[in-house]
Amino acid sequence: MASGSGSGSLMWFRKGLRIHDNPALERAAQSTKFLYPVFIIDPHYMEPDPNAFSPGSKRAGLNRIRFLLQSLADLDLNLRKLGSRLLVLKGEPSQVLLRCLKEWDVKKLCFEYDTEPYYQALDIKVKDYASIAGIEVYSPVSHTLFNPADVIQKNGGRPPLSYQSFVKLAGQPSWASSPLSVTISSLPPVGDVGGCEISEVPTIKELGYGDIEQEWVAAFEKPKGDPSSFLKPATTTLSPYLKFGCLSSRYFYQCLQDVYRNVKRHTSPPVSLVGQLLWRDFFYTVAFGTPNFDRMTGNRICKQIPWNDNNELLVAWRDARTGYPWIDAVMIQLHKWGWMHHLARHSVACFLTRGDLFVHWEKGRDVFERLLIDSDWAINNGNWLWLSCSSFFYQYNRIYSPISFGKKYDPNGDYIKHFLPILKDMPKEYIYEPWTAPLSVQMKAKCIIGKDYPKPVVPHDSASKESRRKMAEAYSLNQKLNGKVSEEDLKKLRRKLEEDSEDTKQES
DNA sequence: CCATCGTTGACGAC
DNA sequence: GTCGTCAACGATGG
Repeated sequence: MASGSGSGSLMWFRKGLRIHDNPALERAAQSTKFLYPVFIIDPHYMEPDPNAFSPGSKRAGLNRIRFLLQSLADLDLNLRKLGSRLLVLKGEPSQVLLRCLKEWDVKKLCFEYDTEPYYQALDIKVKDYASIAGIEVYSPVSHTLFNPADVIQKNGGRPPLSYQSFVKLAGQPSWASSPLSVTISSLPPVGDVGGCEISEVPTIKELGYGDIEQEWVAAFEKPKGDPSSFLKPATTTLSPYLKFGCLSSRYFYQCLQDVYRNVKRHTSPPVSLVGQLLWRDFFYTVAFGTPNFDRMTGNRICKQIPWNDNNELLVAWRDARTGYPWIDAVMIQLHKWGWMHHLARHSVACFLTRGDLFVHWEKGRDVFERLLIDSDWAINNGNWLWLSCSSFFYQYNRIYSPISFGKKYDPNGDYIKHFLPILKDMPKEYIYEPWTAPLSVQMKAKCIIGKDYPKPVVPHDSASKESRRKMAEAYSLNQKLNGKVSEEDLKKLRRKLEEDSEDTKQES
């Protein structure tokens, strides 16, 4: 097929899985005979990996894969209502897309701009090919309220590093005064697909998750009884829809503004719902403007801290065997639901890193990235930087207690009993610290600590004290070296910290 | 240089 | 429930 002279458009869906407020789709549908709406399934992301620590693919847990498939099915349905459909293809995305562009009659390629490094690299390849082939490319920013590049430019080339300065800099969204285009009445027909293999949106079974899926359906439990606020989500739970762009953050923003206009008393940023959208944009902006944002090394906004590499502690945390019921219950909710309350996430992230275990935040980030339905590259990394006091937030003396924090919200421990049924008969005075229960109580509750449920992996009092000390040392080293801490400097500090702790042991 | 402030810590005194 | 204390950080803005 002659390139560049074609009469069709290709709409490439990645995030932005929606038909409302979708400028790329709108442009793709304009003055064209044919429209090819494409989604490419990357096997690395979707196909079963038997070696992974939880059911799912190499990169994503089953809960998120399921959510993505449901979103795709919904998108397909909406496209069909408009006289089109979703063309699902499988393979390495850039290869598959280039093949489509070569084989099909395409003169215009449209896709939503994406600030993540993965897509930045992918999109360069695709744009390079398109420019050689004479294919017009339209790639608008529509995933966030603001264009991160604009905000960075306004700040002289560096992203703002505090929420407040971000908000001041960002101002009002450029589209705030005019209504967004949220309806499409019809779409052009799909053109000839030639030899490219097209499939329907697969079911989770078709991807090879048949057995697990049966288990999931059989085990599905709707929250019931007298749930604490952690069981019955006290938040909107819209995060996964925003992550995949099933819901436009801009449209959501406009809807919220409408509500605020009609309601006298309402909350305000940063704690209001609009505030949450602004936080999302803040993290997208910093992430886009910070090289190596997802690593400690080579990340200019990240404190260099001598985290340990203790796999046993990491696995105990990951697999909900820390011996702290509150921490373990949250981690079980993560495995089962792929979602936890925001503050529950804080609590377990602090525990793994600067609070108790002193394990590298990148390790915890990996676990969340895999298991959360709503895991979003910029926001997940931003929050791990935050909670580990590596960036944005630096008050490392403020440590969440694995005992008191949950108790404050749920004194009876209903949340723990729900996710850790082994503790369901433990009296409430011991439910957050079952190792302190007298043996007779443990026997009566049919839960012997150390046998039926683990003892604490570390004692919180001394472990958190030790962590504070390490953080103070690391901070002072960062200050002394003006942030330029080398691998070697960290090694030395690790040695020093070990020696110091040996001394303390000998003294006591 | 300095003052202010930061979405969400724990604990104890009142 | 609201305060101060703990110990004291860094980004920002003057």
